[in-house]
Amino acid sequence: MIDDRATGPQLSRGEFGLLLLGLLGRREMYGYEIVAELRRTSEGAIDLPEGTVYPALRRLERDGLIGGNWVEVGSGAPRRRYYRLTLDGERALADGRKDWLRFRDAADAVLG
Amino acid sequence: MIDDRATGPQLSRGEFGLLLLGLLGRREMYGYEIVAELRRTSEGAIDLPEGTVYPALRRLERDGLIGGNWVEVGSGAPRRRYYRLTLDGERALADGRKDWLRFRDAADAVLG
DNA sequence: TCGGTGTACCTAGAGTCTCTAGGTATCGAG
DNA sequence: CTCGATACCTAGAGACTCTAGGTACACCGA
Repeated sequence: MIDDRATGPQLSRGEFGLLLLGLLGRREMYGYEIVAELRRTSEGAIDLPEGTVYPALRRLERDGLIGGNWVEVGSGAPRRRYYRLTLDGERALADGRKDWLRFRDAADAVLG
Repeated sequence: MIDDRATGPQLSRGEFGLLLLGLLGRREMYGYEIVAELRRTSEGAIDLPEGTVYPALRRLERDGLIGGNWVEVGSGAPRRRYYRLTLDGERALADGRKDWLRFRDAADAVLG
């Protein structure tokens, strides 16, 4: 009766948000670090600009999936806003992971 | 110097368009058929509504990646618009496939 | 004959997201 | 003193997805 699509519409709408959840599921991180980390570990395959990442983090926080707190690093360095998953965020990550696997396999079947 | 991202911005922006190219790379198809085919073969993992597919096909045609032609089926059945890849479309599919693989692996590394 | 279902196309508009292109501020190196 | 790095931010344009309809015809069952 009701549709079973957990990601709301489809994947790919909040796909980048899911990626951020995935990173934060590993450890606390701050925005600038996330940008650099994605660029580095994906060798450019995922190159989200700051203008994408910061708003996405704010949306995730607004939606209660992550929580952030300011950390002073001292000695004139800019303060950082570290984010971590909330309980809702962990659930969303688990669901999103399942959706990603399903979507990935279906897309692979088409693009294989 | 220049960025090497073939899919314009990132993947996922035109990700569904790429999926359509992938399908049409196999054989000629018409919109209604594509909707049903995706739903069926992906077992619901990709469930693009008509309101997504038809405009996407028109964009791809507008951009010269696919070409469509009307086919009368006869006996009162609605006519169908069959689409096939253009040469530009085949190139875009080949590029998009590479991007997809890179993106997929990077996302798997994060979500794995 | 009337309503429902299936085929097959279409669109307007709302909502959401991504990206560009800036901006702020501080520090250290050259 | 200018440049690059660190870190954050935003406005606005543009693009896309989805909802929720609509058109038109044929067929089938009650």
